Amino acid sequence: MDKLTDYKQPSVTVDVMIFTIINSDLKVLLVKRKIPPFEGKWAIPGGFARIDESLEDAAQRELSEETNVKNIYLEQLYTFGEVNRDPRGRVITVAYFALANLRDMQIKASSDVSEVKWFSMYKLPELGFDHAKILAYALQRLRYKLEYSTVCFQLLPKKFTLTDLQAAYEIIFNKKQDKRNFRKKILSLGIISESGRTEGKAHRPAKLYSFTRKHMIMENFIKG
Amino acid sequence: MDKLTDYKQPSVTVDVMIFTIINSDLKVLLVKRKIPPFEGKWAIPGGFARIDESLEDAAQRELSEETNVKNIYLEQLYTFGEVNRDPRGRVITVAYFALANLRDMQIKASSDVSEVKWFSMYKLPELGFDHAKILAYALQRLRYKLEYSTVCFQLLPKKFTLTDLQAAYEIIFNKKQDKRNFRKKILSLGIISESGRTEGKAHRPAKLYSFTRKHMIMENFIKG
DNA sequence: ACAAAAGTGTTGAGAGTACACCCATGC
DNA sequence: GCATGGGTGTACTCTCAACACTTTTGT
Repeated sequence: MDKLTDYKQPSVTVDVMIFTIINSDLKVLLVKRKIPPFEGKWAIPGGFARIDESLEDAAQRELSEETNVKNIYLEQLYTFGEVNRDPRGRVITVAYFALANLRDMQIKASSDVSEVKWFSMYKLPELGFDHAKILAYALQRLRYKLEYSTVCFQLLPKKFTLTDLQAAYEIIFNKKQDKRNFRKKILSLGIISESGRTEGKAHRPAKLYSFTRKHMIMENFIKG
Repeated sequence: MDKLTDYKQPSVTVDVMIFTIINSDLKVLLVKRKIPPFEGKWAIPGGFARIDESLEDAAQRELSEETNVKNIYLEQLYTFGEVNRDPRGRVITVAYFALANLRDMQIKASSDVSEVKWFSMYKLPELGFDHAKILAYALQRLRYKLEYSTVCFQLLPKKFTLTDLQAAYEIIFNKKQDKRNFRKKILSLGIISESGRTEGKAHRPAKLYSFTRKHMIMENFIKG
């Protein structure tokens, strides 16, 4: 077990799920494959990990190749290591997920895919590989994280109204929240502060808020 | 990016941390390396993932090779993918952790290690690779899991007293608990039931409990 | 009878939940 | 002045934390 060449090695890919909210719906970015296997099927964007870059870097690279988004909140989800996941051979996939707000994103299709498109997490197309399972797991984890952390702000622009924030939670959990209780709780956390007002709508203008700096820096025990 | 041979591939190992409680202390099983790199240094047991077995199977195999323990609660912790983790070359490590009670375990040293030994998590030796970081992360995750799940029973024999259970929590969190509150909370969860009494001690005998069957089957969303 | 661990309830504080109306603006 | 979404408070319930003495056994 001590020489790197003693055994035939599995291949390693990274897949990156990018979530965002568009039109009051939780969306994930998928690509249409141009080459076998699963040619013409939709799949999670990803690619092989290179030998000279960390997994996190590989994930950031894949993300930026597909979307131009850089330095986004990126979390390792799980490593999928079943034997028959990929018809080409033994492939281990390290799955990452990212949260983004649409304003930052300019989507482009890379050379290996014919199309890039946002899909509702609640209306997914038929997917290649075991990607349906990976997405289901990611949704579970996303919900779980939102219960005990503040990652939600990644889905919103820098300044947002409390109604926007509540809508984001409702979309992800697919469940209505009480307006007064939601506001009471969020404000009591002390993680957002006022920064202006909306304008130009045919109703009372809303206060704008932004997350305070220290809460934008995600704790990441692993890094370094 | 679509041929498995397009890029030079990183190697993949699985490392398995086995935790248990011995003498009122949280212990982890480490091995002393017999060959470079880090010859003579202590490290987390592990080895290369074979091409014909899943990562979970590889972890179970490594675990059983070192300890004879089979079919234990095994959870994927994290995948460590930095570039310079291993002086031999590019190695990605998928870390797993397991909880065990000592009665099940017969430790043996495999051919690649000169010694196998339990270490207190609070008094670790100098470790090879980035294994100190991996252990620190595992401890954090172990504590975290115990707050919202019932994995703790894996550290105990089938029948145990509430005092035993409380002691396990106190050791892992390194913090005293209130006896009445602890019992109230555990019993209210409805996950354990009485099954006998202790005997032969010079004090009042304690009730024995065991976890109910459905709570011994860990939910594992990923499998399958 | 005494040493040693087992077992047992109450109270107060804080968090979560349910619930309905007035406010500010644009048109 | 009316339509639209923004904004606000109270009462009840439940959970969590603090806290000390009695019981049962072996020796």
